[in-house]
Amino acid sequence: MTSRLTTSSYAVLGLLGIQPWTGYELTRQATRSLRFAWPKSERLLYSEPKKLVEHGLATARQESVGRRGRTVYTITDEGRSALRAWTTSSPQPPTLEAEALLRLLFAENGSTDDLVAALETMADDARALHEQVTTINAGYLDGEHPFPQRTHLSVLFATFQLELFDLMARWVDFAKAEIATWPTTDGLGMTDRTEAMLNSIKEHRSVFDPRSEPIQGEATTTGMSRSVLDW
Amino acid sequence: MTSRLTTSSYAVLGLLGIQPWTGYELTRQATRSLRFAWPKSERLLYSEPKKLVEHGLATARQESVGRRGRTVYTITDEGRSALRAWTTSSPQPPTLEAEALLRLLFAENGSTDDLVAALETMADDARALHEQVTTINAGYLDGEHPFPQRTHLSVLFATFQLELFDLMARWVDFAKAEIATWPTTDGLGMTDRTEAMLNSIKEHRSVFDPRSEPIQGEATTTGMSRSVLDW
DNA sequence: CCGACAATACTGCATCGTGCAGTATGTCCA
DNA sequence: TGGACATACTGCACGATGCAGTATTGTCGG
Repeated sequence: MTSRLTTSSYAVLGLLGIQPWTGYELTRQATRSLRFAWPKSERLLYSEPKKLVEHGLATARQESVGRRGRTVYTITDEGRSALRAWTTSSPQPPTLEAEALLRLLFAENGSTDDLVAALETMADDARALHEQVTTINAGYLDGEHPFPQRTHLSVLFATFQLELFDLMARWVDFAKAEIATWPTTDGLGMTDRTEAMLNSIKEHRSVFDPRSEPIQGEATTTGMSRSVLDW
Repeated sequence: MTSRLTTSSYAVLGLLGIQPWTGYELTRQATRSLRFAWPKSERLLYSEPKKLVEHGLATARQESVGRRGRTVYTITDEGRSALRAWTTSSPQPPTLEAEALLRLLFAENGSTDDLVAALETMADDARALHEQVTTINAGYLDGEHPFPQRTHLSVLFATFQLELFDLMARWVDFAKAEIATWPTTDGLGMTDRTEAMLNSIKEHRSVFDPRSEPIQGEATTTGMSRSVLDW
C-alpha cells in the first residue's frame, strides 16, 4: 500500500513544481531554503519523491553520468493540482525547538556559567544562520538567484528568517545581562527584576530597546508593537 | 535492551528534578511550559519516564485513587547526577517548523488570498500563544506560581516566547503589506520593493520600525541590533 | 599523471517519535 | 442518576531520523 501524503510530501512537491530535480539535488536545495521553514532529514528527502511517484504526483526518469545512475523526478499534472489544492488548506501552528531554552527552564541543575554557555551556543548558531541567509540574499542583487522569477518569494521569506535570528541573538544578550545579576541559578524566585519583567509582560511592553523606567509609559502602547524588553 | 537517552529524556528528567509527577501530570505540565522549548507528543511523555526507570534515573511507585491506578515517578540520585552532567553539554541549534512559511515559499501555486490566509492563520496562532503565556505569567504577580522558587527561570523563559510570538504577528503584518502590492503570486521576480528589501538585508537593517528611506543611515548600524524591516 | 579527498548519488536498517483508537475510572453538576 | 468532562493510561501502525555502508565521478596539488 502507498502511505499517505504528509506536509513533507508537499514540501518536496513544491520543489518539483519549480523544476525537475534528482534526489541528491533535492537534498541540496532543502539545505538552502526548505530547512528554514520545514527542517527535515536528508534521508526523508530521498524517500518522499518515491512516495510522490506512487501517488502519481511525479514521474521518475533514470539517467546516468558515466556508470553512475541517478533519478530525475518531474511533477505531473495531478501533482500540480495537488499543490494548488494544498495552498487552500490551513497550515499547522508554528513550533520552535530550542534545546538551549530547555537548559534555561532547568537551569537550577547547573551553574550560571553552564546556562550562559548554552545560551551563547544558541546565539552563535543564530548568528551563523543569519550570515548564511544574508550571504545568499546579497548574491541576488548580483543576479545570482537560480530562479530569478521567484526572487520576490525568497526575499520576503528571508526577511522573516533574519528577524528571527536577530531576535535570538539580541534576546540572548538580554538574558545574559539578567543572569549576570543572579548569585546562583537555584531558588531565587521572584526577584525585583523578575517582578519588573512581569509588569512589562502585563503591560505588553518589550524587554528590548531600553527606554528607561515605565514612567512616561501612559499605557498608550499600540497593541503588540512594543514588547516585553523595554528598560 | 534499554534504549538510549535523548534530549526528550532529559526534558522529562528536568521535570522530575522539580518534584515527583504521575504520567498524566507530566503531560499537563509539558503543555504549560515544556512545549514552548521542546514540543513533544503526549504519547512520548508517557513513554519517557519508563525509560528513565530502566536507566535507574527515576523510580516508579504505584498508587491508586479508588480502583483506578496511577504511577508516580521520582528522580533518583543517579538521575540528579545525569541532569547535572547534561547542563554542561552543548545544546543543538534551534529549529523552527512553520507550515505557513512553507506556503510562502511555494506561494506561486495559489492565489495571493490563499497566501494571506495562511499567514493570518500563523499570526492568529502566534497571538493565541502570546495570550496564553501572558495570562500564565500575569498570574505569577498574584502568587499563582506552582513553584515560587522557580519564578526567575520561568519569567526569563517567557520573555523569549513573547518576543517570538510578537515578532511573528508583526512580521505577518509586514508581509501582508508587501503581498498587497503583488498583482499575482507568480513570476514577479525582482521588484523595486524586493530590491529595497535586499539592500536593507545587505546593510543589516530591519524591515520593521519605519524610519523613512536609508538617507541618514550612515552605515553606522551597530551590528545586528537593527534588522531588515526599516522603512 | 596519479593519488588523495571532496562531491555526487544513493540504500538498508534499527530506533525514535507521533497519531489515533481504545479502555476504564473518577468527579461534578443538574 | 446520568451525562459531560477530567484522569490515567496502553497498543499499534506508521512516519521520520541517524548512521553505516557502497560506489562512482570530479578536482586539485605535487
